[in-house]
Amino acid sequence: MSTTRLEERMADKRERVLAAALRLFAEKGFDGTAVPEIAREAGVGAGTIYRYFESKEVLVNALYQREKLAAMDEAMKGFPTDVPARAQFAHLFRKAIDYALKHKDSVCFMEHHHHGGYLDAESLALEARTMELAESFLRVSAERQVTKDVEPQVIISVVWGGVARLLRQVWDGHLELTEEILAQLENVLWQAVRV
Amino acid sequence: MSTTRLEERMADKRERVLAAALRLFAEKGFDGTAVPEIAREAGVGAGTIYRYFESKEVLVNALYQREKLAAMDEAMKGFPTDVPARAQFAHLFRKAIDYALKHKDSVCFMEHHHHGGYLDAESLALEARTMELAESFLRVSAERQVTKDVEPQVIISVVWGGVARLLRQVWDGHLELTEEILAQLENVLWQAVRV
DNA sequence: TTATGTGGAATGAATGTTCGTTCCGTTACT
DNA sequence: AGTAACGGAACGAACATTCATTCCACATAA
Repeated sequence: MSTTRLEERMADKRERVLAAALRLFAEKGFDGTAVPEIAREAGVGAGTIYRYFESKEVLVNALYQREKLAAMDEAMKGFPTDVPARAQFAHLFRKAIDYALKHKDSVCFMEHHHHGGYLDAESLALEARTMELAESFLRVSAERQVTKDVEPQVIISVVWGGVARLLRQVWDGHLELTEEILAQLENVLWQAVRV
Repeated sequence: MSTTRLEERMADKRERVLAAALRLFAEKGFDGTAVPEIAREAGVGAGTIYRYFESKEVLVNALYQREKLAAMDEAMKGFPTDVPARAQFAHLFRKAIDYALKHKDSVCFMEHHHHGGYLDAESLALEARTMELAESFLRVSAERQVTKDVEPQVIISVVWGGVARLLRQVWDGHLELTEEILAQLENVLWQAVRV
């Protein structure tokens, strides 16, 4: 075996710090969360965090990139190419909802922190790369006349903006998420997207 | 006259504090903004703020309610009742965009602070009242078969979520706002809303 | 097997800084 | 002159970060 017991223990500790930071940043934001609070939530000493991340800002960027990449991975996985466009849309929509419900803290964190002034160049570049990917996909769809021939950013804003806002209503306790509401949202968004 | 020169000066000072807080909260969030920083931006002493607001939390709630009420006022003003539904939608859409562009800080602030744990009961009640108003309007529209017969919250999430997200792309410098893009967004959203 | 030495991980009290808030001498108005 | 607003120094609390120390897994020796 290539990983010693010590290396495992350290990897686990690093993971606990990231998990604790994700939970707290999602709930209270970056500036609203104290480093010693993250340490307490992770069950480690305050100083230990600095063995793994040289500053709070490095920590939040590591977390942002990790969560963003995980979400992108999940979005790509198992995309059906040989079904009608409507079914592809349904697949992506349901996948996104499933992921958001299963990774609420991750989605809250990434939504909250979209505006933060503490993201470094690498995090911002990753963000840009995600957008470019979605844009080029939509450009192809528009050429095939399955989605409206408008700027991809318009479609992306409406679809993910609508999903994110509805989820926020749910998570704030202002709306109960039923299958009927999901079906309504999926249909409304498809009407927005289709030619 | 009922207002003395002193009262005018004080009202102006209060206003300067609110304006400075709005600019800074919009840019850096509540926890990311220090009270002495607000004082400097407003051109007043740090202590002076506490003559007008008993705490930072009281200040942010006063600001939130002021901006929310101003936006609601603007939304209601001059709504055309005797034109087709499509024209009513266009009116609301253009009004919202105009308002957002003219009051960027206000919109950023309210978007940022939707999740904050520092809003008091009154602020949250105002938020709820806004939603109820929009919901009842959409219920009537659905009955008249001009908008889709789905939960109003679904429509609201898609429309305002889409607008807010596109504006963020613009304000983050990732998109230039042209009349063409606005027309595309208006059309896409109308397709989502209409029966 | 047991005892012991050792390097690096882990710690949490200590540090300097910055925060929200208060206090008080000064200024400005009546 | 008297009253109230004002600015900004001052305060304790809380912050991000550091560092002297402790702890522990493992290697070596008996």
